[in-house]
Amino acid sequence: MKEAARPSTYERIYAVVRRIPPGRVATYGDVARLAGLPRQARLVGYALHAAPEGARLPWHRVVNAQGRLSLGRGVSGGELPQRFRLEKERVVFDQSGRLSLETYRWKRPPRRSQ
DNA sequence: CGCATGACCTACG
DNA sequence: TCGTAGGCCATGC
Repeated sequence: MKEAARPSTYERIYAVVRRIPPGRVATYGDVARLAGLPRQARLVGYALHAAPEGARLPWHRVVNAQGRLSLGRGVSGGELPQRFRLEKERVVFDQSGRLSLETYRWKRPPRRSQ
């Protein structure tokens, strides 16, 4: 498994994740693009994996391009914690365990306004 | 510098 | 809907 890396690249990713407002989500690909790292979706996942729990990162607002949660691959606790947090922000999941990206996908603010 | 790994993405059947 | 295959590139050894 991979270990933590230098913060330079991760800080960009964390900065984007922190900008995701409650009740909204962004895909890994979106975060990567907004962080100035197009096509680096995997790095986003990697960065969040390495992110400390005390980083105030709303990592639960980052989902995959299918509108599903991606933690179930070996992370203890699986996707349930993430889903629960999103539900507390009024995000609704369908029977397939997916959420509507069309509805919740975060659109970055027009510059100058945070 | 080369190799292996990864909370992913898209395409195809 | 599910599985497979190829690609992306930063990070660690």
